[in-house]
Amino acid sequence: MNAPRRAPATITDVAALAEVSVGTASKALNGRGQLRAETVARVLAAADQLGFHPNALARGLLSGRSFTVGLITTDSFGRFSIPIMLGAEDALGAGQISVFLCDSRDDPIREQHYVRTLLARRVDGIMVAGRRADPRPPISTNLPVPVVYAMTQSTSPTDCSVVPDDVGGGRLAIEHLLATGRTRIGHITGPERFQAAMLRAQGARTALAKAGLELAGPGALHGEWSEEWGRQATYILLRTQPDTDAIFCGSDQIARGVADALRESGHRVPTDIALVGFDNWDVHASACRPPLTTVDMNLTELGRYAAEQLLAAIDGDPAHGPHTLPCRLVVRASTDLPDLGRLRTPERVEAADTRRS
Amino acid sequence: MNAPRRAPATITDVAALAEVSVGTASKALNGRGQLRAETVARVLAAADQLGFHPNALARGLLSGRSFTVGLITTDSFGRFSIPIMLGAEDALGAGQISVFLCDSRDDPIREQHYVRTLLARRVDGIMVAGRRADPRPPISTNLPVPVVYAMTQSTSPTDCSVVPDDVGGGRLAIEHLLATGRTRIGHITGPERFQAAMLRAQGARTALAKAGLELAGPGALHGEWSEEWGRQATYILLRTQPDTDAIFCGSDQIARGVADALRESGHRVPTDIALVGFDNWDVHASACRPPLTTVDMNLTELGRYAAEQLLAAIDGDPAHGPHTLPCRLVVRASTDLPDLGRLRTPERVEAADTRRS
DNA sequence: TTGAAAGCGCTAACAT
DNA sequence: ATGTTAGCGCTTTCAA
Repeated sequence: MNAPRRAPATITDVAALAEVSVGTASKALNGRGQLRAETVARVLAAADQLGFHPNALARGLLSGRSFTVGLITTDSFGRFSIPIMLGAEDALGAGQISVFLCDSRDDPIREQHYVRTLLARRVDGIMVAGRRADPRPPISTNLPVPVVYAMTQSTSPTDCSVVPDDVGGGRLAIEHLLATGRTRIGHITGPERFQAAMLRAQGARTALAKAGLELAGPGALHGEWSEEWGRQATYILLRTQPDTDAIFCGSDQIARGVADALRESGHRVPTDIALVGFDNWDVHASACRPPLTTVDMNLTELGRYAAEQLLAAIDGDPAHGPHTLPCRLVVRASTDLPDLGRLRTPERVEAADTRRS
Repeated sequence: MNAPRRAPATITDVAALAEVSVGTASKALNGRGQLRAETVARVLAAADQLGFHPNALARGLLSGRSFTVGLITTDSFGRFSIPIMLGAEDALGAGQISVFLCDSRDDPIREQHYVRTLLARRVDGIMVAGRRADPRPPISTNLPVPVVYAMTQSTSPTDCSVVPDDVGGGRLAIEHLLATGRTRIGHITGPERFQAAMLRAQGARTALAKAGLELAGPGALHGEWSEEWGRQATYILLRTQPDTDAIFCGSDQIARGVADALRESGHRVPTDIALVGFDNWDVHASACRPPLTTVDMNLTELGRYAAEQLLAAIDGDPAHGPHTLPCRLVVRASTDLPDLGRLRTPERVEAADTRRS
């Protein structure tokens, strides 16, 4: 690396080589104004020869737009941020926008630091990606650029945020289990202080109620988001409700623990007990024995959508308030196919549902 | 969101409010030149009142340095990129440098596109983060800015790259098993086409040879990087070498499969057979039954180190060639403590080793 | 101790 | 059809 570092070519260099003025060179390079084709060609050739790329800093200074946005992630590029970032970067990159990466680690001091830095860099907008806990205070009030929250939500009700439809996800899972003939369905999930856990349970209850049913056993079993809890809870559930024929879990990790506990206690999945997870975290859902039917929050799509909202806001058309994006059921071997399954590819059926606000 | 978007305050505004010239304002804000204390205070007050932050674009235009770097990740923020990005962002952020995020998805077209974009934005340097497969072609030759490769390696031998010491990691694992009295040690790992698999096996063999031993059974068992392969290979290994007393695995996923297979075939870990993984991927290593002793590649540290190399290169002090960073053994319940363990905290002993080039 | 002016690279009026 | 000029926001001589 490190060839002798010569300064990048400027438009002045190009103009000189093409023997035109900088104004003419600018027009030729940007296809503006009325120029002789031959002149345009000469300028373009010169630019090419010099490897000219217009200085984005100069452009930004002049236009007042930098074509950059800041992406502040609060959870250190964790499990949830990553697909969101992926989708966001994808959507923004398509719009020729570069993304500044900021990892706030949930530290308000760092966050404020980043906000200041980003504003100094004259970003056109800011995206905040989180981990969908409870609503959080806005990064700042009265910012000169639009802000969109993805997989997290500002307490300020007019802020634009995009979150997955956890209620709908819970409903999807239960509807699938009902469609495959299960009726005694238990629910094992994460701590009650997680909004997501509560919303998913709520969705599950709603779907059951519509069929005149309730959660089997002691109702929703709340514990850690861990395999260990999944195993423990399985024994608790089966003790109270031995005839359980399906378990819906609040995460794939929990579901994996449940699958292990079921296998080790002699229950067959899905023959005896069907199993549905949540997250479609590949490393768990696929490695599970059997592979896990699970709810996918479409996080990449969510990131993309949030980015599009941000672009719209930058273009002067801001959206307000929370937006909810639908989840999707990914059917694998831990549940039977629903009756309509015969009409589809047997290995893998995906059903999209829930509304989009 | 979206308060009426007023343009950010400029230094001209500050100067006007403080009733000085822009030149004076600049000096006051940057602590340069000889100014009356009272003047400085007035300017600072004005800046504060206006919420002034200097326009980084203008600064960059003038100074020729943007205080930004590009981070091109080739594997979509996967398992390995993430901690690397974390460390890199950390080290760079400390140097007041902002990071442009680019996800090339291993697509050379996208990669070239990003390189051009980054150069247009006048980044001060570029970091390429990968997934440590075989060496890859350089992103571009004769770039006007320094480039550092992290967890991936350029085929050009003078390019600066930072990779983990896979050989040393394999050695660490075996030395730990030997120290705990194991001698019939098998090795189950990933495909032979992965350099990492070969290097780790090589390290293992070296450490064994030093003790006059060899890998137990048919030698290194190569297969997929999956739990499934771990389970299969366990049965293969135990059939050929029933008295195996330890298994070193090329990844935590494989090790987890091994742990399951051992438990299900009635072998106790670590009493009968000790188990060491590789990666310290928390979601596997901790969830494993029992929790997994494993080799940590210190990827965050690696990212940080690579970023420091990049900063040095930007400051005119470039390093060349490959740099190897040591791995670290994290001891958990799947192995016994070595004899010196009595001297340390019993729950968790960490040993650092292997050289640093 | 402060101010005036030039210029970083680029674009967009305005001249020619 | 092309050239000239002003200016985006800032720093840095140089002059006062």
